[in-house]
Amino acid sequence: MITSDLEVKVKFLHGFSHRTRIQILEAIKHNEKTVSEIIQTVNASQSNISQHLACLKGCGMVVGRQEGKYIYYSLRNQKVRDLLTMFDEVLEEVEEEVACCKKEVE
Amino acid sequence: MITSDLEVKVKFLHGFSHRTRIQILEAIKHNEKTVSEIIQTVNASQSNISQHLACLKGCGMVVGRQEGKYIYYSLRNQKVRDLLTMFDEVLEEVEEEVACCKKEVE
DNA sequence: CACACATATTCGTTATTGCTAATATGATGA
DNA sequence: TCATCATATTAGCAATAACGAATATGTGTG
Repeated sequence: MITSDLEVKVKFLHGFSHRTRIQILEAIKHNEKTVSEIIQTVNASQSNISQHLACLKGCGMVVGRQEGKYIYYSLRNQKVRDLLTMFDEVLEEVEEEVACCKKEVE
Repeated sequence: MITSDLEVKVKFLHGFSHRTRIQILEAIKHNEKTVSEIIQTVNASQSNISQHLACLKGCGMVVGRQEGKYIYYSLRNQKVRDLLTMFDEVLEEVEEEVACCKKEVE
């Protein structure tokens, strides 16, 4: 039961491993956005956002649909949305200790 | 409500961004283990595992408790465990598309 | 205290990832 | 078809992260 291959998991989770990608996911958490809108929201270069979107798409986290000259991106499904919500919940409880890697001193 | 700071989230999620760290989390998902046991399970060098454990600790994902000359590591709390379970659930649904970043060709 | 064992830390090197700039593709509409 | 706008891709350089080897710290025991 539920024993997904490690490699797949690694690839999937890679989607969460960059500030900009997390911002993109947050940006489209509740409603789809065009690339242009994402660029504005996240405030990064077109090329940069496009590359991160490619990554997120490859990770299976987001999907894009074309409509006219725009491409709308959104989370792949409700589970991914739940996952994002869960992060927030866990963080509520952990926030303090999160100093991450190197130097958790003060 | 539930609006954890982006920086904190980035740091926390960084914990999931490496194969070895994911393996460690899986290894201690259901019961605590000593560093030595983790080293054997994951099959990496002592130094390497120790560094990743420091990272995971800094990310707020795991905690360690000393008992005699051993240190037992375990997931910080039930929420983190739920998160890991959720990953598996999401992966069940996404598995196929997950080719991640660069080249989702075959 | 000296020794053995468990774990942590540091340092220098290598590998991976991200970024920018330039260019390419693809769709729309005059 | 040509011009324009939206997005994707490539290439080369810059920034980060990971690793192994060596060393340090800490704990129990004779």
